[in-house]
Amino acid sequence: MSQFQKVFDVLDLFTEERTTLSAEEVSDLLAVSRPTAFRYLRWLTETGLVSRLSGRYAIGARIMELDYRSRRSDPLLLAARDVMARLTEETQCSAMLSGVFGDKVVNIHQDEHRAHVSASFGRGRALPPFRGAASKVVLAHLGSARLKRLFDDHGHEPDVQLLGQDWPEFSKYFRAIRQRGFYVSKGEVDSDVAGVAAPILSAEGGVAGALTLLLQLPHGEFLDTNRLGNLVMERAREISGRLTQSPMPADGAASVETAA
Amino acid sequence: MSQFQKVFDVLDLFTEERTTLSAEEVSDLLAVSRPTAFRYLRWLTETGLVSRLSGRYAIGARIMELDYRSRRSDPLLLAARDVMARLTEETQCSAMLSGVFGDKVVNIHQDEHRAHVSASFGRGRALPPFRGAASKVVLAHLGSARLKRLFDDHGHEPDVQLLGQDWPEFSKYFRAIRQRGFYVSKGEVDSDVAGVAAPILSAEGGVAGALTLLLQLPHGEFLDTNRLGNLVMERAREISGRLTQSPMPADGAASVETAA
DNA sequence: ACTTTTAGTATCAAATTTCAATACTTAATC
DNA sequence: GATTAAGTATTGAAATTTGATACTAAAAGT
Repeated sequence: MSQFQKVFDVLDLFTEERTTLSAEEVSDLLAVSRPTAFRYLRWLTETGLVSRLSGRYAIGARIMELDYRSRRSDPLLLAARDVMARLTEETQCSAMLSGVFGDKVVNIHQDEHRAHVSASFGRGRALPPFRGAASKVVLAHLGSARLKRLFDDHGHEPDVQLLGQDWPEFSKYFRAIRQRGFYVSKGEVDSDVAGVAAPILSAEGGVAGALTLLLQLPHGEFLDTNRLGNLVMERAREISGRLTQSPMPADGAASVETAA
Repeated sequence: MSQFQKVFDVLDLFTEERTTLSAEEVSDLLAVSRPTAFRYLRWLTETGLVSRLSGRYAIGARIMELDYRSRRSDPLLLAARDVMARLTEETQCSAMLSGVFGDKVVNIHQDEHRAHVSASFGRGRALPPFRGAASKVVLAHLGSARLKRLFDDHGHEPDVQLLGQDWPEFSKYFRAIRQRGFYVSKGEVDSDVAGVAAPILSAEGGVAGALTLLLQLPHGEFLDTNRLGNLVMERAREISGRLTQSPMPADGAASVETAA
């Protein structure tokens, strides 16, 4: 494992329950010597990734800055933003944009109509891989080789068992979604939220992400999901189009790949 | 310089003008050999900090995830959020929360009233150090030792010359702001935006950040900035109070420190 | 005033990584 | 089938990191 990875691992020690750390905790949790823990924290502090609050360390401002930059340059986000604003206007609902990074589906942007639908979404949130409209629509368009590999790796998990006991059943489940072109979930991620999602495709034909309309339940129960589904599909296609004829040179968005 | 720093430097090569990079470009820009460029990119890809798009590399999803976590755990943000929502409600204006990290003032959160005031703000944006209400209010409360050091380092810059030709004048400028307790800027950062800012103080007496009310010009011209100033000061004090009696154990927010 | 803790740094030789040069795979493009 | 582009494997030499120990400086008890 590279030095870099080791140092970076410190950042994963910060959780919602433990928002600050002492050098001793780092030393214990990573099983390194005390001087090394201080060294790692010093390096991280020098790059701004963590900040020091008199003996305790917290996530620093550098992350925010990098996120700011990525927000202003992400091709998918740039292609989608206007379309999403229009969609929330048309439907009076919130919309969510997700991206595919390796096998992960991550929330990229949320356009909220008035009040928040739910706090549990939001940019940067990794969605549960086998639950919710966005994830399912992405999986349905992954291509069977990658889908098979996912099934082999996660087939035993309860979430996956719900969709299909074996590979043929599992595969059939997603083929149906792909053929319909959109998917409607109810309470799969948050119990009081329904989602209507359609895939965003890249130039090469792979899935770049998903566009999801979020409906507050029980109000959402009474909406015509078929019409909404077609609308979301239409808007997602529009985004795909913009993404393909990317205005920036050498920035064509191909299928995105990240290490497992 | 540590290995870690060197690898992390790759991320700074991504700019708004150059949102993707090839391994060759990295190799050239950092003056390292080709294999090293690939190694660095591989390490960054493994941690998810960059993602690969068929031969070109872009900022990855990991940043978003880390930002998500920091958003849910930042003591300053947690203390301020509700107060800010109330403030935008009261004033029908947008509010901005900034944090101090070392000598940098960075935007942490923005609570928008209806339409956006301006796209140029936003979480993660580093504010110009000597311009705008937030920065000035922070500088005014830094303590004269740190302020002196800043003047020594940046005294020759045009932005600084505007505030005072020499140290006594410069110092006096900020003393006046500190005594008034808030500051009103007009078009200092964005030509069509005015700001009314007050400091947020930490338990130890240092500045933790600033609360700023953003007014769209020319409409903002006609508002009573004195009344607004007192209101913002009041709300900022409220946030300072919450921050001090931090609900989490071992998470007292002291003056934040980062390397230069 | 005097210990004791806590946070952090300095030194150093041993162990581990990284480095660049070169050669080698692929896979796509011509 | 040749050529280019993206990326990996192999090397020993060079640089960095590591942990043990010792040290400083400041705060907190007593």
